[in-house]
Amino acid sequence: MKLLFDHIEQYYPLSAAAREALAENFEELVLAKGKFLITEGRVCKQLYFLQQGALRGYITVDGKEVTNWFGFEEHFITSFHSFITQQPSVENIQLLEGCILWRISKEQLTRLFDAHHEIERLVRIIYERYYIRLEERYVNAQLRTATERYAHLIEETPHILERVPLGQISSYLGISAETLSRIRSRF
Amino acid sequence: MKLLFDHIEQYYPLSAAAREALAENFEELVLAKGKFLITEGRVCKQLYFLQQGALRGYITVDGKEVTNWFGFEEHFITSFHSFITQQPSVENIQLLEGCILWRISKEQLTRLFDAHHEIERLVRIIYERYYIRLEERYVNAQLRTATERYAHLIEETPHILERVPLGQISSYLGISAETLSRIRSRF
DNA sequence: AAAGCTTTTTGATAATTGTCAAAAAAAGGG
DNA sequence: CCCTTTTTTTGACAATTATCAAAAAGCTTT
Repeated sequence: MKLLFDHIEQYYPLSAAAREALAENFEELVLAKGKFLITEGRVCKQLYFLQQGALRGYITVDGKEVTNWFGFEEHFITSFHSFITQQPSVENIQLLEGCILWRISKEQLTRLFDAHHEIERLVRIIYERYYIRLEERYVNAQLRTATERYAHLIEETPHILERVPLGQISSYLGISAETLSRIRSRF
Repeated sequence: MKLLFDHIEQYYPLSAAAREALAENFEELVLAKGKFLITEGRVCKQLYFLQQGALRGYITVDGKEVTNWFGFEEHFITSFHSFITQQPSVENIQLLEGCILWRISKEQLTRLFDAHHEIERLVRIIYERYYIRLEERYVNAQLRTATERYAHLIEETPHILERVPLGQISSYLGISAETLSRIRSRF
């Protein structure tokens, strides 16, 4: 739980009262590799903070899995579309390793927004940051070649190769497994 | 200004007091085609609401302009990265037509957040919605072929062809102008 | 260590898209 | 309305990536 508050601190420093309220509403969760936080068709009612481990979000297209993102330690995780709209998720979130997580439900979070303006501010700021990160990823995907995107991913997430199978990395990069293999073979 | 409040209403209904506070802080702005809301290198201090007209955001890469987004009536517009971080913008926002806009500065908005919890909530909700829209665009860009992306754009924004030159549309789609021309020639 | 399964690599070929150059079409200015 | 400039289209060719098929390498389980 300390890690969660350290992480939050980076965005917006909360008062002791707000921290306490959060602490009362977050629940620890330990899950094994391969488990799912959310599967498509179900409504995602939880926001997660990933304390330790790795996971990925993917969608199913023509029977194939397309990985949209990877999540590693110290990030907030959810199926954002489903969590925000409370409509069935199109996305699956699967653990790539055993994970330690903290979770809070949308109802609890909404109550905290009413009770503590500063918690809503914190979340507003987190959305701002997540928005511009997504924007960067979007520009990166559109502008760079597959080779550059791969190099960028390795640079940004050096240990990803040890934690994620190549087939998932290739679908994240928007290329076939064969193409990724060939890119890697010529460094 | 009515349009602005109608738009806001879709996200979160404000009290009369909050609406009044917003009305006092938004300023009308009428600009001619070709003008810029923000140019790269400058810090973006304003959030805009586009009441009428069309504009685009683009970055410069190797001397070429790459259009990242188009903005049409009834959307909030800014160089989000710069507005959020208050660092120099990498993005240019240029008017494709004469526009009617409303603007509010980051300082004013921040003051309103302190004074009216519900205004911060409104903005939090707007960020949520903008986040998932960006997510959709990202998945769309990664998953669809250029032809499908073009068809999708036309379907989503039918009048775009009359309002935006093809060269800008092609760079938005992440393809060359020649490729777009060939896609269009075979419907 | 062998068998069975999954993941990754390699080869051959096809489809898609980019680049360069030039022509055609459209838009803008006097 | 003509001239200039910009935008769009067309052609030829090269580069990139996808697809299909099969081999190789890596894991797991027995």
